[in-house]
Amino acid sequence: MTVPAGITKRARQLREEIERHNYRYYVLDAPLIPDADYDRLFRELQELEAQYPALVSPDSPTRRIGAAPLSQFAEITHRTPMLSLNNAFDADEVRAFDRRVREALRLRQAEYAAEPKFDGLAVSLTYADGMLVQGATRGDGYTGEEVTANLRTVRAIPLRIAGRRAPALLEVRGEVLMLKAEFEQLNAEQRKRGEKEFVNPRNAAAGSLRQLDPHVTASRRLTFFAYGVGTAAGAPGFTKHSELLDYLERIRFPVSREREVVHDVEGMLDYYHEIGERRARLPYDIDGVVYKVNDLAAQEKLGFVARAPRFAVAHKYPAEEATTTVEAIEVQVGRTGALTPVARLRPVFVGGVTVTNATLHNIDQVRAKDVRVGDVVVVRRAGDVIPEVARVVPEKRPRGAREFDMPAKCPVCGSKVERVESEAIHRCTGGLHCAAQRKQAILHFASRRAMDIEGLGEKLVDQLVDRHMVRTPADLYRLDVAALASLERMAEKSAGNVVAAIENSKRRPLARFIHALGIYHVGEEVAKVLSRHFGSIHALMDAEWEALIAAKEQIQKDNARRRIRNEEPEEPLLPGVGPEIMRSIANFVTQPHNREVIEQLLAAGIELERSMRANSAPSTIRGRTFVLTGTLPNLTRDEARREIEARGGRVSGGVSAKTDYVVVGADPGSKRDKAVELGIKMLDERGLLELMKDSVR
DNA sequence: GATCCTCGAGTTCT
DNA sequence: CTCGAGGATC
Repeated sequence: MTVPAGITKRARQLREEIERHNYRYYVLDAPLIPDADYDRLFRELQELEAQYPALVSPDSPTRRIGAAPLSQFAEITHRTPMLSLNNAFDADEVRAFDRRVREALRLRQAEYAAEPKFDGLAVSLTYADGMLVQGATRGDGYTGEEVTANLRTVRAIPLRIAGRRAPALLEVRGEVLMLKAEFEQLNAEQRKRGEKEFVNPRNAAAGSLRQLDPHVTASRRLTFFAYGVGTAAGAPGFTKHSELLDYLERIRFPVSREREVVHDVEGMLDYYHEIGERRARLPYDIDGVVYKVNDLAAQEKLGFVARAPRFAVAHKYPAEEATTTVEAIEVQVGRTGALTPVARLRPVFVGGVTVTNATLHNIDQVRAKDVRVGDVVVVRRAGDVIPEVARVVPEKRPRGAREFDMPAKCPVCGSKVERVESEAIHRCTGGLHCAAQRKQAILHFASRRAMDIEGLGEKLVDQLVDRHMVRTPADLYRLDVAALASLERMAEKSAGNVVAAIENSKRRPLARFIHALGIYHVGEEVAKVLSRHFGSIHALMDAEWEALIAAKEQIQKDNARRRIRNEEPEEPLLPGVGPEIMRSIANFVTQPHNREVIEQLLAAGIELERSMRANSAPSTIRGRTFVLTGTLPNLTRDEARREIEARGGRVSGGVSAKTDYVVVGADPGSKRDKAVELGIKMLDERGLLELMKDSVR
């Protein structure tokens, strides 16, 4: 059916008008027309589109809702990682940050863009030729969940970028949150319906965004504030962060009106106090303020350390505190037998959640804070997450309250408890005879970052171990549906899911398997190093550890000598793995019991893949060998090495025919000449960063 | 031997 | 998130 020209025109008018009102209402908070009039416009457009389906376009406001529910979210890799910020908790730390920035930039004064730190969920919105094509959660910073349909329902988020010349690609970064007033209203409704209330706006926003059915998200009235840009192409260039924010505002993204540009530390601290005073009256929750070096070229120069930019810091407001009483101090047993004292508290609402437990870490901490059963204590959430006992209120101590002591015997298995002289931690000596340690070992084996067996949780493992159905990880692979279905809270269906998940876990990268074994001191990183070096589980099991320790020591000595002579050091053997860790591995692999479990696992059909990352995108770095020479402008040699290795590349000491790239910095050594001689590709730092951009970590 | 950094282990609540 | 320990470096 052809659409009459007049109708097409009217539909376009309606869309523009509706989006204009959305903008007035959701972004500027200054509506022009009553809600009833808005509804009338919206209904008219809906009717036109129903009558002439050819009119429907993805940027129509009626399309904000309407996508069908999903069964699960897809995983998205961010083009530019969404990193976290370092925190400052007091003025001194802010001063230290400013000093580091000025020293690195050689400036007497640095300018900062200051803005509130929203307490919501970080998301990334991708616009292609001006159209919103994808929205994703931050996730772990490198990969997040695709929640496009849900983000489309957020009225403050433009479906299309305003203005004539939209960039070819623009990733807008910002925070999705729920206004305090909306939160109160939502909870009132939940209460009326007899449904569970949300504890705070952040959780309500998170819960709403992770709805598989976008209709639910649409009913929750979320809002959004933009604070930055990830990858961009064809966007105007800016020299300052504040200009970038002004641009985002101009193309109709909501940007915090509280933002300011300050010119020194005193300006930062004034801003912090000013926002702090107004915090309670702001329509949304914040947990601090953020300062970013305003000059974008300076930002680039400062670069990154590990997972956080060096050019920005979050200045946090003190955590909310509350008082409660310690009802008991109990002792938990971890995977390695570590005994951890935990304070059981009279439930208290603090920092947006009800807290009933708080770890006391170890006996030294208990003594330092002098926490006793019956004490009145001040509790807060460290970094607004993990509950901790801040201090005791000594005046309120009941008479006769006794000092806490670690038990002499393990509360789970009754074995002797030991504390290695000079170490802070008490340990149960029961090893795998201790049910607690066995349970934790199995949970660790199945955990997401190890063998990733979904559905094998604490409750299930408790039952499996208590009923002697599972003693070692190898026993998991002998479970069948009938056996599992005999357990509590386990019907045929979920039993089937667990069996399938166990079956699914049979193919895993070698590094994950090594990590899953739970060798003391061997976590994810060390497991990767071992996997890369040995390449097979049997090579690891049969290694000559004392010889390796000696060889490593020799290389280190040689390298120390080479450094003094300004020569290139040799590639270190098993970097990050020293004698302690090697002895721990040797100890593990020589125990007949452990060898037997590994053989049983292999016999059960576990296949170990050598690659670090299964199904990862092809990479320009993976499998290539790099040599670094000279000083790079931003990355230290170590950082460059780590970044390359994180992407599956290798960094070696000397140039040879096997070298793929030589990364050349300032004042390069003889290695550049060698590279020229052998005709090996050379890169500067920028070139290396380009390669990394196209390469999955 | 001191010092900085990274990794591992343990922890909370939804 | 925090603490403690091991590793790397000077």
